[in-house]
Amino acid sequence: MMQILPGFRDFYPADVAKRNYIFSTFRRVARSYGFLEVDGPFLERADLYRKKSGGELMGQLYQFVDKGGREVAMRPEMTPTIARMVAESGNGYRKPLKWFGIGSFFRHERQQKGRLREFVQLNCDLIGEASPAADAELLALVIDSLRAFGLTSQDFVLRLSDRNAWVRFFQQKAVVENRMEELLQLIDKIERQSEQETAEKLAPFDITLQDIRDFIERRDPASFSDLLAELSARGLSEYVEIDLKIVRGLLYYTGMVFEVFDRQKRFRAVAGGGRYDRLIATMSDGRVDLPAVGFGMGDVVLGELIEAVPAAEKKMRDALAAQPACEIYVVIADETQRPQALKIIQTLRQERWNVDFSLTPIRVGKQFQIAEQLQARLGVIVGSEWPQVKFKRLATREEFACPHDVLAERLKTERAPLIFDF
RNA sequence: GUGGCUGUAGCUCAACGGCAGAGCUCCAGAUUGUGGUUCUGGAUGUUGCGGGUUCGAAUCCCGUCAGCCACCCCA
Repeated sequence: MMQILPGFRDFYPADVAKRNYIFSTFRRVARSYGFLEVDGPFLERADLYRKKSGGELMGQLYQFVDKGGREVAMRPEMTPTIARMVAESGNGYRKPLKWFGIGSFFRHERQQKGRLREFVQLNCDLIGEASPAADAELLALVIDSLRAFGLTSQDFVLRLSDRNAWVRFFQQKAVVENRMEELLQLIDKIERQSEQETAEKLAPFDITLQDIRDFIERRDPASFSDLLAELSARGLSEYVEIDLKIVRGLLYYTGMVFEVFDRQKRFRAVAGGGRYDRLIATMSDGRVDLPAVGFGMGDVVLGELIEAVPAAEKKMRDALAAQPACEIYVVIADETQRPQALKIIQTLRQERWNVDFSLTPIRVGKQFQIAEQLQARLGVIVGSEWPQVKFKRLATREEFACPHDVLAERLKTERAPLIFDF
């Protein structure tokens, strides 16, 4: 049997329903923050990622030479595309830009739970505003996106950090500019590497492990006061913790950085992002110079987290149940009336009901059984009493009759309230 | 890319050297216009794939592919 490529997924109906739930929730929240949806190509010139994304990501690039001899790559993340788009046409838009996108990304790495080779990401970028107010707006969007799934501060935490705090710290320690990135990567690994190894690597800089630990412990309040005040005013303080151990691997980050984790640390990072004030200038060779801050949130870990939190799982189930594949099942009780039934089905579909029926003659009891299985809310019975038809609330078994030509009008009052806005 | 664990029906699993099974799901029926329960019957497998050991392999061994876990890194 031909099998799917490792790290790629098929989406059966239930999987697509869940994915759509996640997408539509993303869209709803991003729009509520005034963000506009954008998208870019799946394939980019490989140079786009060589230029700034940095080391580890390069090894994970799906890249090949196209028929025109160009080195191309499947996009591993959204930010370089956004930066390229802004570098190209950003001058024509009022600042700040608030853009978001939802799309697939590709990384060729060994797959595990929460990490696949194709994944879907919500990406939000706020471009053209350097103040902490912009950082706060973006972090609030991250937090509210997760809250929209029914997740609370019991379930997740945003670990906030700032590369500039480290840069200032290392400058005090007389570290030269071109060794800075090396030290930042060392901080990034501090939890995973042995103390001895870290200490040895710090020694040449005349910095001790204790110096680093003290600085992490101090949490450098000055770096975060404006941002935290903004979040506090929004009532979101409980979702944020300062954690200077977060540095992130990508080379283009310049200031504030963060990652979101589940509180119990059962999963990988749910979301991550930060400030990239120089990337757009680099992309445009200095023509467009805009500060920017953005984040990505993947569907894989988020999905796992939702299913691990009962309240969030229930919220998703309820939302999906509010969107039945079939709202009205038309029961054809008398086969000679099938043409009339088809006419009614057509009318109801025009009225934007989800309508299903049996394509072949089957007995009435079976038709009701199928209506049940499809979780239809209403049955419409077309039979020998034509031009009268009947409709039935399947949950309560209440049955009503009316002339066929007023059915569509009559059913308007039978619509379920919209619980979830897709 | 390196190491460890695991691959049995669509799904969850049992059988662990001697006839490949159960639950759920799916399909059909229980006398021709009204249901979720119940009952009856049915379908589905080269036991991931290839080789080896053995009278005999789902079971033991080797390889391979895939999944999970760790490293690496992140969504």
